[in-house]
Amino acid sequence: MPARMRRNTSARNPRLKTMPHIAKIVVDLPVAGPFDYHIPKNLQADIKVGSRVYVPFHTRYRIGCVVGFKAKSSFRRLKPVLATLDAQPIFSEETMKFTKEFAESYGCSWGEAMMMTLPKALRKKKATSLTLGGAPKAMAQKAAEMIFCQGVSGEQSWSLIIRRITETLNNDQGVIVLVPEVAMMTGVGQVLEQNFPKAICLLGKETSEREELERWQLIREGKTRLVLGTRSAIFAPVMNLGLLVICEEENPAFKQEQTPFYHVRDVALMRRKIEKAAILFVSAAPTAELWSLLQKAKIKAEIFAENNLVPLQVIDMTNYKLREKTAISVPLQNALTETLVRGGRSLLLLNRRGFGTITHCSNCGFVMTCEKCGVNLTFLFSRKQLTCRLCNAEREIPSICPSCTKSYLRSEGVGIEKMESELSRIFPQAQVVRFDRESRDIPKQANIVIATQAVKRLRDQLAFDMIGVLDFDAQLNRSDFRSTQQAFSWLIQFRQMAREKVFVQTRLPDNYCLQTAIGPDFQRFYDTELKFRRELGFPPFRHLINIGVRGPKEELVFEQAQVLFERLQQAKINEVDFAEPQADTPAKLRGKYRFVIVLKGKSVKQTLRSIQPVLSSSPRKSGMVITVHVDP
DNA sequence: AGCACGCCGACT
DNA sequence: GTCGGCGTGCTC
Repeated sequence: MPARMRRNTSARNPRLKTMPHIAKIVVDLPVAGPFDYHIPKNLQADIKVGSRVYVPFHTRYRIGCVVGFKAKSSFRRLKPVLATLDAQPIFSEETMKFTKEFAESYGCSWGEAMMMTLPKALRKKKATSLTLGGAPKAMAQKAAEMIFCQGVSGEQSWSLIIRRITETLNNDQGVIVLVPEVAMMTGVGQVLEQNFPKAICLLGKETSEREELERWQLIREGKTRLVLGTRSAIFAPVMNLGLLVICEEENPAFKQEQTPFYHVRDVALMRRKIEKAAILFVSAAPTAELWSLLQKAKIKAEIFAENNLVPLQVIDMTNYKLREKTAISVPLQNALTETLVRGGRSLLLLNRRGFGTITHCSNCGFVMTCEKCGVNLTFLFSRKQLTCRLCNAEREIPSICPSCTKSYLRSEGVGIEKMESELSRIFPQAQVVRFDRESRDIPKQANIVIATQAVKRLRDQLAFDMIGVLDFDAQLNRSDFRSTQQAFSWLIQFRQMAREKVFVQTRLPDNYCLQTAIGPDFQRFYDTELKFRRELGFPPFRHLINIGVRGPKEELVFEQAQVLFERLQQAKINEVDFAEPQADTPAKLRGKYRFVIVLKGKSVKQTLRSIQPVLSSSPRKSGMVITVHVDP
């Protein structure tokens, strides 16, 4: 046998697994790996795949994770592993597989993905003494089904959720329940605590790093098998995962808006594939992406509470001559009066905070804008201040125009503060209150509540006799391919908050979103929506990958984007469409100008694989940040 | 990401 | 001459 072949066979020799000399290690940096390290004799017995280790890296020391072993490295001089940090491998085999899949699907490094599953304390050089149980018991594996439960907080939905959790726990498997926001954890937590008093562990409300670590350890050691949390709880190291419950699947909060920009639904699907866990999606009106899975018969549907929705009345605003387009139409005013007379409570929705949305000089036309984001500042009457809706920066309102100094500044455009005062004028006998993201609750004596979408927080706590949507078109017209589905979902959700009727003011009464919401005809809405998505090449049919470039100097950012674009063109990537760099929305945020190159491809992984060499080989000017955003 | 190396301008 | 600005490249 030739020597070369003999070496090959010996490299595959399983005995080497017990006597490794070189470890393949990934680190928490946006760099491709793994990196080869020499294993000193004293660590050879200890070090395993999945071990968290301390290694010298470049000029510093870092935390890494062992992802494999090899007998020979092409690097001449290897640095040594300095220490293993835990008594046992901290990453389970499943976590390693799942994070690899995550990294390939979102364009981050394997190391970065792995570190995301750790509490903050363990991303640093902190040793633990984990006492993991033996290998997880092999058990009769149920098919990892996916169930869609339509209906939100109804009795039937809850009994289904509780039943599935009970079955899973009885089967000695773990459960993760995900809610979109912290505000929802209290209510859901109470129900779960009543039913599973000992088992539960809450994530996302930790007060300290220490507490976060303690809870994480309880889960990792298998002492807690039921986890409730927000978005990042999808990474909880639940042992022998049997069920994932995703409440309010359509909520945009399930999408992380910072790199690595993951969506909980898609991460859950990855874990399902690898850990063979069932998924239960709960939603009144899900995303089109989920409905599409439902159509492919990949998901079993349980439809509850669809037929007891209150009537929806569309008010065609083109029939009314109004000074302000968000003002209240005659039918809506009548309905408000009627509800008021009967002592009922109404909710009006207007998704704009503050008093005025534009503050300008009537003499020279100067408009107050945020220097860091470039958008008009919103005037908050309650604080007598201007605020930026994007970066929340606040500033005083100048007494005279800073540009021409000849006139005062005036605020125009309607926000809920303005509506509040207008409503008090129209209904002097009513108690009018306002609700936005800064509000806590609604006073008992309120007759009319004027609110932004933040009022959805209170959905489980209170109902209104009548609900009026003032600016439906603003929601429908957002330049985002998901805006129609979001508008549809909102209408369904708000109807669940109403006891008698929902009114929608619009200038687009024939839009399919409204027309199908009246029924409601879910099938027809999603059929139409998915037809458009297919025609326009949007998810779930094709996938978008945004390459974002941002930096402090507009010309330089554009130049950088142009360079990237040209290099992508030269790379001649098959089956991927891309357009020239364009201004991102917003074009400027927190002092950084933003451009984006939008790519469209059939396969995310394949597209990422083709663009990554281009990105890493392109010169990056200083101060420039380049991000990859899958399915924005 | 984060750091060192290196190549050009303003200064003792 | 040399101190230091940032553009460039590398991390086993």
